Formats: sequence, C-alpha cells, structure tokens
Amino acid sequence: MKLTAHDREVLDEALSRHGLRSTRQREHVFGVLLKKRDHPTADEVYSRAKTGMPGISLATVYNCLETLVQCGLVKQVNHERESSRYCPNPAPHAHFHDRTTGRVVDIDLPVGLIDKLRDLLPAGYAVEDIKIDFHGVADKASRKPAAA
Amino acid sequence: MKLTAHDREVLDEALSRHGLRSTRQREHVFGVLLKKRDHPTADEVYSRAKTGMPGISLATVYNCLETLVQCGLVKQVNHERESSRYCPNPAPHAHFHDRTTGRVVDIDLPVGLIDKLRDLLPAGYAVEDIKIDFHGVADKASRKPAAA
DNA sequence: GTGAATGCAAAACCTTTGCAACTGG
DNA sequence: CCAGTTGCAAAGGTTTTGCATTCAC
Repeated sequence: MKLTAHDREVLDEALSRHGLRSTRQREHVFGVLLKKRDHPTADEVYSRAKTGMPGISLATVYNCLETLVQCGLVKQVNHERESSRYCPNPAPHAHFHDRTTGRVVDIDLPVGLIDKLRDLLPAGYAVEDIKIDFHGVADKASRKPAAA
Repeated sequence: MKLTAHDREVLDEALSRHGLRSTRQREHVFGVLLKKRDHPTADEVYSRAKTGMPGISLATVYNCLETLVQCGLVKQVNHERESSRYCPNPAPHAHFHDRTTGRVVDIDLPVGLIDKLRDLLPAGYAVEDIKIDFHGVADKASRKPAAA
C-alpha cells in the first residue's frame, strides 16, 4: 500500500521521535490501515498486507501494529490480551486498569452519564451494554485493598 | 462458599427467569464472586472455587461464569475474547460493537466528554487512555459500508 | 425419565518468543 | 558496522469443544 508523501512523513517523524527505524514493513502495514478505515484484526491486516508484500510474516504484522500503537498512530480497540475478569458489582460503574500491577478498580459514575452516552448513538443502534475503561497507573496510596 | 438466603433467592430467580437450572456449581461460583469484591480472572475463580468444591472443573467454572453474565448477575470486564482490532482514527471516539456481525463502528464524542470522565478519578490515578465501548446490535441501515 | 449441566482431556485460537538471517542508518 | 528488525516455526496461555456421566426438575 503506497503511502502519500504526507502520511510517510507522519510515520517517519513518529518513528524517529520514538527512536525506531523506518522499514518497508512498517510503512506497508501503516498503509494498509489507512487505506480502509475499518477495524481489522491482526490476521486481517496480515491478509491485506500480503497483497503487495507477499513475504511479510504474521509475527512482523504483530510487531508493526505494536510499533504503530506505541507511536500513537493507531489505537488498539480491545484491551491487550489479558485474561477476562469478572465483576459482581451490579451498579453502573467504570473500571480503572493499572498497567503496572494488573489491578482493576471500580470507578463510580455520576447518575445520568450512562444515559447521556446512550444518547450519542444514531438511530438504529440497540445498546445492550456500555463499558468505560480507564488505563494508566495508580500510585500505591490509591490502591484499595480489595482491588484486583 | 455459602450463599445467604437472599443471594440464593436472587440467583435462583435470575436463573429460572432465563430458563436455566440451579446447580450446586452455579451457586458455588456465584458465592465465590460475592465473597470477595474484586475482579478475578476465570482461573482465579477456579482456584477459589476448588476450596469447598475440590471436584469442580475449569470448564464448568467458565460455563458458570458465562451463565451468570447471561443472567446479568455478573459483568465481564474485558470484551469477550475476540481478536484485538486496530483503528487508525486519531480523534477521540468511542466504539460500537455489533454482537451479531462482529462489526465495530466509530462513534464521535462531544468535545470535553473525555476530560469530564478524567475528572471522575480520585487523586493518585494517572490516566493514559480512556476507552468507551458500546455493545449491542445495529440494524442493517445503520451499518456503514466501511465498518468492520 | 429426560434434557440440561458437569468433568475430563484434547483441540482451537490468538499472540508471543527464540533464533538465525537480514537491513537501515 | 551492528543494533534493530524480520521471518519462521514452535511454544504459550486462555478459552472452547466433544463426549460420556451425572444431576435437577
């Protein structure tokens, strides 16, 4: 997938800002993502990437995707593949995920916020569940004993 | 894990409302989740469940958890373990996941909403990313061509 | 009694890893 | 040059599946 001059510049600038090299594979994978504005899985990116670069490997696609995410050029829609966690708290609430400890903490939401979010959807979307997840780092004092 | 009379009633009512049977294992797993208000992985629930019910199997724990989620008694914190998806849209936005098709659609957010969410966190939480995910079903007319 | 649920082990699935070969600055 | 990156295949960890057995109603 050919990049425009502008996109190549964006990529190269982001890579070098992060001390990373520009490679044909990274350009190609970035191009694949820009070409079609959807939300492909890694495997799907791999399929598309092989068109135009038949030799590219799945591992490299994973590498490139991670690199692009690191550079902030691409977002990963799902959480990193950690185990699913289960939560018996029936009240609507968000979760804070501590990147360093893996802990998950419940965050209360103001009343009405969920309804306000629901109202953002165009007609034709039937919502069954809304999830809000914060990712970051909590300092020690903030770690509630019961959180995990 | 012994359930209180109230919790057993809640469970039995929810199960029968969904046409499902009450079993010792389901009671036990529900009890495990209620006992400690954290966010255990399936494997962790399995460990805890074996205390008091040594014969329970991991597959059954997965079954019970899924049943409890179906009944609305428990929430699954991560997305169902589908492949990660990648999104090159740099603007802050939410995602709508169509349960039936697997499609993911970008949902624009009003300016300021992310900041308002960030303000919900108590001191000591350093946020690096906020994710908002809607889950449900979109009717055919709502499926944008470029969504996947 | 009978369909639903369980337990076990094996399979499936997505992602990561180890390592030799290559390459971009 | 030479550390960073790739490609390959194999390993890893989580979740699901198939099937015989057991259980709840």
